[in-house]
Amino acid sequence: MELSERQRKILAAVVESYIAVGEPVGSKTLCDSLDFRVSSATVRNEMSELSRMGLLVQPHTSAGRVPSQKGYRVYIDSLMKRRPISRTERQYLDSMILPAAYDPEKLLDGVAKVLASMTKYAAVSTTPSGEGGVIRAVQLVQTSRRTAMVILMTSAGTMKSRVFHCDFDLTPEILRVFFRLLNEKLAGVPVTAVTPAYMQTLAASLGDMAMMMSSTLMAVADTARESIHSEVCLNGEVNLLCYPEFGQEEIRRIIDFLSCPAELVSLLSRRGSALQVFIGRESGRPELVDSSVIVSRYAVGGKDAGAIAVVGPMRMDYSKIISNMEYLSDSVGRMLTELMDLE
Amino acid sequence: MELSERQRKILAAVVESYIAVGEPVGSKTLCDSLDFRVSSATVRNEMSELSRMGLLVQPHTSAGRVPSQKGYRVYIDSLMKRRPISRTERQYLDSMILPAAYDPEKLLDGVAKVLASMTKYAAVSTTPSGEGGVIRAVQLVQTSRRTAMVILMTSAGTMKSRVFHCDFDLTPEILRVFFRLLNEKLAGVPVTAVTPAYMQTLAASLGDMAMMMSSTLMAVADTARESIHSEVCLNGEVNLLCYPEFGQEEIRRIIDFLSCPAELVSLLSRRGSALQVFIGRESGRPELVDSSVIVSRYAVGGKDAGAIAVVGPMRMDYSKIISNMEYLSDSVGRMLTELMDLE
DNA sequence: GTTAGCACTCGAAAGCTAAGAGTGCTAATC
DNA sequence: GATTAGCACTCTTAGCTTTCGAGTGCTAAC
Repeated sequence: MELSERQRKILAAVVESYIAVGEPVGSKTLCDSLDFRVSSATVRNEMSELSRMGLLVQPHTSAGRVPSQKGYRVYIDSLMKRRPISRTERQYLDSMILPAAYDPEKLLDGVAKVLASMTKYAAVSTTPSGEGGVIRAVQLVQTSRRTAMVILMTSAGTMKSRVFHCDFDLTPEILRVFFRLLNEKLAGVPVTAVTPAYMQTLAASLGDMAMMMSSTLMAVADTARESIHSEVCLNGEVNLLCYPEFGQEEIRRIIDFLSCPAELVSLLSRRGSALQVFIGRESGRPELVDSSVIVSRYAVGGKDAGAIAVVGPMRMDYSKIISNMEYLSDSVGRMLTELMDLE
Repeated sequence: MELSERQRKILAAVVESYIAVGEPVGSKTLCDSLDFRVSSATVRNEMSELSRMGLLVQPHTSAGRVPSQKGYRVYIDSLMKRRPISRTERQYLDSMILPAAYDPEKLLDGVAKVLASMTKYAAVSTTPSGEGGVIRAVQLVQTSRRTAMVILMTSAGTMKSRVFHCDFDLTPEILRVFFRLLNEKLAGVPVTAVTPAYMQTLAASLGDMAMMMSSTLMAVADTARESIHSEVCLNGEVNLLCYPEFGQEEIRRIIDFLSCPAELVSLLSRRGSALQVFIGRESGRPELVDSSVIVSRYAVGGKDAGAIAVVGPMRMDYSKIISNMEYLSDSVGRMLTELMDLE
C-alpha cells in the first residue's frame, strides 16, 4: 500500500477536517482546504482510491467520506504534525495540578480532572502501583485513646494509611515497641509478599506480643494490599454527552466499562511505548469500537508506576492532546518522585 | 383545600402509578388500580377537580394526568405509607459500606456509590465538616529523609493529613520538639481560628524555631483549612441517562450543578429536619426544576456533621428510598463516631 | 351522586415529497 | 495519460399531511 504525496495530503486533510467539524467531508469542501489547486473531480478520484485502500469510508452512498480506523492509524503514525505544547497550555496545567502535589491520590485525581476539562473527553488516571516495590518503612501514630494510624511507604513511591482500633488503651511506649518490631520484620520485604498468610507466620514469631498486635498487623496487611492495587480516578464522563456520534446507550456502555477498575487497568497497562493510542477496535474492547483511547504512562523514581488516559470519539484532536498528555504524565512523575524523596 | 377520602385515594393512586410506570395515567387504567368500584367517568370528575386544585397536571389536553410538584408534596406529607427498610436491604447496605469503615473519606465515597447503585439515581455525600470543632491533636510522622506527614484530628471527628518537605534532614528529636510545640499551642483551638495569619503570630512566638518550622506550620494550616471544608463525593451521575423525562441538555446542566461543590453543599446544608425532600422548584435551583432531591443528614459524636443525598426525577420511589437513606445516614454517623473514638 | 355515551382534541407514528449534497461515470481538454 | 467539466443518479434529511388512538369533558339518563 503505497500512498502518493497527493494522497497523503488528501487523507490528512480529510482527517483534520473531520476532526474539526465532525461531518463527512465531500470533495468540493475538501478542494478549498488543500494547498494545491486541483478540481473536485480529481479529488473525487483520489478519495475513491483511498476508499478502495480502506482508509476512508462512506456512511452512505451519497455522503462525504469519513476516516476509517485504519485511516486514523495512518494519519497518526505518519501524517500528523506533532505540535509541541504551548506556553499557556503548560501554565494552565501547572496551575491546576500544583495545589494537589502533596498527596499522590489527590494529585492523580486532580490530573484526571484537568485532563477532562482540557480535552472535553472522559479522563482516567491511576495512582502509582507499589507492585514492584519493597517496604521502605512503616509508621505508627496514635489518633485517639484506642485508635492509631499505620502508614506504609514503599520504594515504588506509594504511601497508604489506615486507622485501626485496639481493645486496650494505647501509649507511646506500646507504639514504640510495635514500631520497632514492625520495621525490623518488614523493612525491605516486597509489598506483594505481605499477605495475610505472611502476617500469620510473623505473628507466630512474636510470642506473647501476637495477641496485642493482631489488629495492628491486620491494618498493615490491609495497607500493603492497598499499596499494590492502583486506584483509578475517573472524571468527565459527562463530556461524552457532547458528541452526537455516541448514542445514549453507547455512552452508558462506555461509562460502565470505565467504572470497572479491573478491566480498565488492564487496558491501561498494555506494554508498549510510554504513549499509546488505541483507535476503535484496537483496544479489543467491544464497548470502545467507536472510541479512541490515548494512554500515557508515568514513572516514579525511574520506574513505571501508573497511567493517565483519555477516552473520546475517534475524531480527537490527537496532536494537541498527545503533547499535553506527555507533559502531564511527565510532570506527575516528577512531582511524585520529589514528594516521595526518591530522586 | 380539603380532600375527600376518595380524592386522597385517587391522588395517591395517580402518584404511585406514575412513579412506577412513568407515563401519564388516564381515568380508565386508574379505575383498575383502585380498591373501590367506580366508573371511569367518576374518576374523571375527581381528577379534573384535583387538577383544578393544582395537584395534577395534564401534559396536553388529550393525555392522562401527572402529579404536579404540589401533588407530590401532598403525597409525601400525608398520603405515602412509610415502608420500613427490609432485612435484605439492610444487609446489602451493610455489606457495601463496612469494608470502607476505616477512613471517613473512603466511607462516604462508598456510601455515595452504594446509594447510586441502589437507587439508580445520582448520589452525593459530604465528608464530615470540622467547622464547629476544636483541634484534638496534631501528629507528626517522618515519611522519608526530608519529608514528614502531619495529621490533624478535630473534636468534630475529622482527620486530615498532608505530607510536606523540609530543606534539612529530619530526625526523631526534631520531630519530637515540633510535636510538643504544636500540641502545646494548638490543642483546643477552634479549627476555624487556624488561619495563615494565626500561624504567622504563632511563628513569631517561636523565636529561632520559626524558620525551621515554617513548612510544618504551613502544612498544619493546610490541614486545618481542609478540615473545615467538607469533601463532596458524587456518584452515579450516569444513571440519570435512564430517565427519558430528562433531555440530554438537562442532564448536562444537572451534572454541572452537582459537580460544583460550593453550590451543592449549600443546598445540602439547609436547616430543617434530618431528612428533607426538595421537589422540583422547592430546591430553588433552576437546574433542578424537574428533579427531586432527598437529603439526609448524619451526626458524628452527637453533632450534625454531613449529609447524603440523591438526585433524580420527581417520580422517585420516595417510600423505599427514604427508609434506606435514613438507615444509611444513621449507620454512617455511628461508624464515624466509633472510628473517631467519640462515643 | 353516578354512569353510559359521544363528540372533540391533540400528540405520536407513518407515509410522502421536495431539496440538496455528494457521488461515479463519460467525454472533452491540456 | 492525467485532469476536468458536466450530468445522471443515489440517498438522507426536513417538512408536511394523514391517520390512529388514547383520553378528555360534557350531556343526559339512571
